Amino acid sequence: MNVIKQHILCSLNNIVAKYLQTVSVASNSNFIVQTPPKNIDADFALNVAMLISKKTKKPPRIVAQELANIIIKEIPELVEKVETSSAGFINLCINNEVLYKELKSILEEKDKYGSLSKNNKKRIIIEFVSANPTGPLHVGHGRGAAIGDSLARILKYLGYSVTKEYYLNDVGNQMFLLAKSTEIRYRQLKGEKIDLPADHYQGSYIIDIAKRLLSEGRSINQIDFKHESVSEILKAIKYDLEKFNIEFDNWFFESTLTNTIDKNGKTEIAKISEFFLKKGFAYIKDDILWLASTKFGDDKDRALRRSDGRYTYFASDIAYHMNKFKRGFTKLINLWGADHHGYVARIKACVQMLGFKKETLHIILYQLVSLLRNDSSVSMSTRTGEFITLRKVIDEVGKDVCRFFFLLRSPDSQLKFDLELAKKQSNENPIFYVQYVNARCNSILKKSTDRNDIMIDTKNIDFSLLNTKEERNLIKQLIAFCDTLVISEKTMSPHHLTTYLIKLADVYHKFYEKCRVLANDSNLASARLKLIESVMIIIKNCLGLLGISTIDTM
RNA sequence: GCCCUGAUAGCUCAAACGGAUAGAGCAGAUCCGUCCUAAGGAUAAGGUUAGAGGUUCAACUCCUCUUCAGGGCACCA
Repeated sequence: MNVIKQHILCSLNNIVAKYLQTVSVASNSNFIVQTPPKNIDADFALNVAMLISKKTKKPPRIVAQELANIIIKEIPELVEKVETSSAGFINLCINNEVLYKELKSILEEKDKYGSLSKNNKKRIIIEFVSANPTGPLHVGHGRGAAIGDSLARILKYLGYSVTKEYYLNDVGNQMFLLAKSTEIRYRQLKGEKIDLPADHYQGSYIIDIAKRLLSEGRSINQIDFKHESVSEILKAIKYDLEKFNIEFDNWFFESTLTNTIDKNGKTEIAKISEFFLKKGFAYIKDDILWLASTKFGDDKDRALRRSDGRYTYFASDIAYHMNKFKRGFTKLINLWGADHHGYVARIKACVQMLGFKKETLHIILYQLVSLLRNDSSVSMSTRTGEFITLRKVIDEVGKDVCRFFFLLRSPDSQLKFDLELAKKQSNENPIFYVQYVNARCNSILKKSTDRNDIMIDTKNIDFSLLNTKEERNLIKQLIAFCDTLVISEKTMSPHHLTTYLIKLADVYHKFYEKCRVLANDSNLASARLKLIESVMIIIKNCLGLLGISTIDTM
């Protein structure tokens, strides 16, 4: 949260507590500091009077007025003017000096502004993408990738220790199918007359792998089709993610759970199953080991071990989550596509069975992406292998535009991604509206070097010259960056930052129109250049958290 | 049938914790060019927040029901 708001909240808490004592009422209320609507000429608004009026047995208007009188007396260094509305809102005008002081902080702290020092209390692991290594990443994965990566950046910026992890399902039936698919393609290339069954992987990338294997001239029984296919596909996935500016701290292979055994010859999965059985969270029926997940809110009980003795994927997923806890993480964040929502209840049930609070696991579901080209939808069918890969989209519209589009909307809403719109380098494309700010700033900065009367040292700058409405709004918007970070964390969504940037651009362009930066007056020009500098700092920080680079010229 | 998400301006979408007259962008209208990038700005116009109830001083926000849309309901992963 920005320091000014924090300061107000803190002072107000004291003032309200004292006030309630004078009217002999104990306890406190959770009031908020918010931005008043446009038509009201104030910087911050308080709803506290409405909340405590019942306790004080006075109408909100009166309470507001009484509090307002105290505020102006108690914190004049912060608040310049207080007004109350008939409904009971208290509207505060902030002393300009406070704003200038904050502006100086931006200039001093630069890429640290708004960040918090490292706090090791919460160790977060954020798991995202985790697409099966059976084919290339598609646009849907791209959305999860962008959201997960940005969120990780934001949380890191806010001082948390964050680990980004990709969970790889490299065992099971799908791996068998993948290996088989490559093998069949290989045999086909060799001239054998066999068909690829419909439930096998149909994508052309399989043929490419088979072609490579063939060109290497090894005989068929020398080839480990599974290993060859997975490693090749994995290489492609890593390449795509790198292109998308995403780097994982850790790649976790499911096989480490199924293959690692202790001295008694037991896997982690088996041990957890036994633990559940002992605890009464699991039971055997018809030779199947069932998890009684209904005990913790799931719709039905789930199979952990099949009648043939093999464990299910779900069982290893439980072991995987346990493994995260064992590694010392205290907060687990998972990003899942909305098609996995049915999974939420059962995995949360497991977390509780393992002895952790269900809140320690936070699952973010993001809705699906539909790709458009000129308003008509681009078909995406995974079965036939004809889907739009993430790489194609990145190549077509660029990494930055792609990330911005994915981060423009809340994960809850379905995303319509229009390829043609994203490609347009015009005002129709919101990212350029934002990038244009930086370009304009940059251009002014360059031009300013022609002048020798500009003061560089912040100490010599007279910030009080920044006193127009436009300049004040711009400074306020810059400071609001801190609030946006807090909201993004609270709601676990980076899209607030894109919205913030668009608003910042709006305020900036208005300022640009009204205030000539390189004014004749040296003092004014120097002060405004400092303002420009801080705009560039904030934009860079903000875009950085979204994983997007700034553009200096358009 | 059950479960999860949505439904906000013509279109794409915002609006953390319930707060004042629900905001942007695009499209459409009218205007702004000696001067830091017009990929900009200004002025209007555009809304019964899907519908109906309820809780509250206050509801896009919380609760109930209905309608519509997307998705999910395996001894798959």
